[in-house]
Amino acid sequence: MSDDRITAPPPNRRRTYRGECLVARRAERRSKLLDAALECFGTAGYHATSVRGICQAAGLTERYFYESFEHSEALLEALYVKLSDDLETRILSAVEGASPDPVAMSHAALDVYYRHCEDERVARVTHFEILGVSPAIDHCYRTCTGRFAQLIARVMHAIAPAAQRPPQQMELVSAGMVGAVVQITMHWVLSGYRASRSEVVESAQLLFSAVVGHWQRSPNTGT
Amino acid sequence: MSDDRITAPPPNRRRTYRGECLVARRAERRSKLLDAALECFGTAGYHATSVRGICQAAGLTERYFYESFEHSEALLEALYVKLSDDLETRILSAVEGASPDPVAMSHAALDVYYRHCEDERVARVTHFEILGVSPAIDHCYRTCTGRFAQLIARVMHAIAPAAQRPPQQMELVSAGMVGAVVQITMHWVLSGYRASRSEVVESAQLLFSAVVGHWQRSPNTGT
DNA sequence: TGCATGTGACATTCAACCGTGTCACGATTT
DNA sequence: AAATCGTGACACGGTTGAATGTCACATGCA
Repeated sequence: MSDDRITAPPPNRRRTYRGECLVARRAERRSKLLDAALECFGTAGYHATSVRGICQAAGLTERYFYESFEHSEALLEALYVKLSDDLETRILSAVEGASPDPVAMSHAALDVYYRHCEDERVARVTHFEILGVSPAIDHCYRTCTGRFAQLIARVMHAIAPAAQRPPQQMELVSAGMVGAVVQITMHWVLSGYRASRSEVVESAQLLFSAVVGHWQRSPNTGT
Repeated sequence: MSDDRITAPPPNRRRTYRGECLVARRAERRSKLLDAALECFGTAGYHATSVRGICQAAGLTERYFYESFEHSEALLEALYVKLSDDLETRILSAVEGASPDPVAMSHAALDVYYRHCEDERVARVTHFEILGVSPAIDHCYRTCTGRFAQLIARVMHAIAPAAQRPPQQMELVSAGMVGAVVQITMHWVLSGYRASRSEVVESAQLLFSAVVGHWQRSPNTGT
């Protein structure tokens, strides 16, 4: 999946240069490239950014771009995966840290998520730039959003186990919840962050509570 | 907003050619370009499509592309606006035609929407390709989704007028509902339309009913 | 029929960008 | 000190695509 080039380090990986060995220098350069990508992709946009632009922003030359990534798209994917993974781990730890109450837990998760998205560059990369790039990137996107949908489905099920639904519907409704959360982000970003984060969190949580309440209340109505 | 070139028709607009006058021929060519755009943008994707590709698919030469559109982006925008407008009018007439019951009305609207999205090309253009293209297109997207959100907000308000909420929250929750509906579409499309349309409609409607029910039940809780 | 205009096929110009290569200089090892 | 390796700056060829231009032929009009 990932097109990173962690391959074939020419002979002497232990040789130090300016105090750092080869792998450390590489890792540092790769990190600089990811930072530059966040900046460029997140402001100018992916399609308006060239490899040269990334390198300039990173303070590196093109050679070191191709040292770490095969092409622009691989860098985008690596950045997206990194941002998503960071978010997921932070959400999980926030949920664990919250009091074992459905509302508190979902509130903690949503708060982490929208705090994450308060960095416009992050929000833009993970919600705008990532779409419509290529089938490979689409697949990556689907995988990541799917993970969040499954997380929601699990939480829903834990909260309202009585309200069993056909898996098809569970899947669609979870996808819908992810979409709601995501769309609220987009609206928030495109409005120039007019609302406060707590307002946004509250609105998203309203949707969660509504669906959970609805499922707890109404009987299982069908295939 | 629209970059269409409906300007400066050289002298003789009445002269006929192959049975059609200038304006008719232009309109026909423009229509062919929009059809070709739907096909190309909706399958290969916007960024993988060149002006030449569009023209080839339309059976026209580049000259006639620039007769109707300033650049590729203008064509994308025109296509998107056309698809959105068509959808909106069809939704409105379906809602008018339905029995004056909240459930029936939202069901009619959702059915029309998902029928619209059964054409994968339409779904891709309006949900994937349109994002992350440029600030101008982002603005257009925001405007269109905003119109649907307002529609939802109006319906919600009509159904549950008692549950007045701060407008900020109304706006965000409506955006969330749009996002849920949209994400369900994408999930549906990317799964190869595994679920039937009625299942999809039912899942989306569950979210609507949940939110309406929640608002009718719970007091107004906040700023 | 003769002339102006519409059309189609294709060439041309121009710019951007990718990916690689070159070369001089700085750092490190022996 | 000499040899080797890492680095930075920049040049080069190749490709792609946008936008415009050219020219022969088809069509409508007087």
